[in-house]
Amino acid sequence: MPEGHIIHRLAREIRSTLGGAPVLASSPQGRFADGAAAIDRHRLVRTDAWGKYLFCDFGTGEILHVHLGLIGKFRRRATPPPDPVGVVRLRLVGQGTTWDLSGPTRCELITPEEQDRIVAGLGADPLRRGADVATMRDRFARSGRPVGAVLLDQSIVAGIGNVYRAELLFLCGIRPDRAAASLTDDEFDELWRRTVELMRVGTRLGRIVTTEPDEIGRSRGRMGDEDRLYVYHREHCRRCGGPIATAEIGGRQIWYCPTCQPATA
DNA sequence: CGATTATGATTAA
DNA sequence: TAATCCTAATCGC
Repeated sequence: MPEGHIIHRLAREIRSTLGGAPVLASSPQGRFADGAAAIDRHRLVRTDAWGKYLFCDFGTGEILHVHLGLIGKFRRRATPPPDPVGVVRLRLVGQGTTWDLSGPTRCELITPEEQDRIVAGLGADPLRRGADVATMRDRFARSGRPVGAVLLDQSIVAGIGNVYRAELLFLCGIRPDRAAASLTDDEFDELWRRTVELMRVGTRLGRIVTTEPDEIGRSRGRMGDEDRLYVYHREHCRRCGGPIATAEIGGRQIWYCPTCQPATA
């Protein structure tokens, strides 16, 4: 289940594993049969990730646009691939690697102009160089909404999802219901800095890890699933052990620590 | 075996 | 806000 780090990771992995030779494309499920046929036997020219949106250019004039949504997955297989497991919307068979796409909220061929329109509607992407942080700061300052809602608004900052927003606000000691406009410059700067830092870590690891190994008392070994996060979907705070509170903000459930995230700035 | 849930977003109301 | 879409794992009966 994907936030921006997974999409950026996929863009790189798909490019490095499929780039070069012609790709065999099919739609085992059948729902993307025409699109797959249009891609079939073409070479992958480039991939690009903007927030949670993935674009793959097969040099056909149209761009493959994939949005995984809440439940979509790209599963990596060896080539030749085994029979599809479950419902596979799109299968891309490369020389040594096959990618199976299931459950996307979007899988379509679009024009370059349509891609431009999607990208133009997205806010600063912490995983892209040259992200427009000044505009993002300005949108925060002008917003009348809680910071927890603004962090999920992809037109303001692109790529953060429900886990990162909860963990980032925890790390910054900010309650999710604070008005975005009430953040000081220093608070905003720290929020952005941590966002870039953590999402880069997530891209490298392929999963979201926000805790410091030192803090949880293990300096070696693979981190257990329960140790990766401070507050998200937890009952007790990973840092202080106190009870975690929940609220609905920005249309989604959020978890926060009333102790580590004080009510006032 | 049905209900529930999940790191998301769009459309309708 | 609520309904809707997409899939698979997990949970309760």
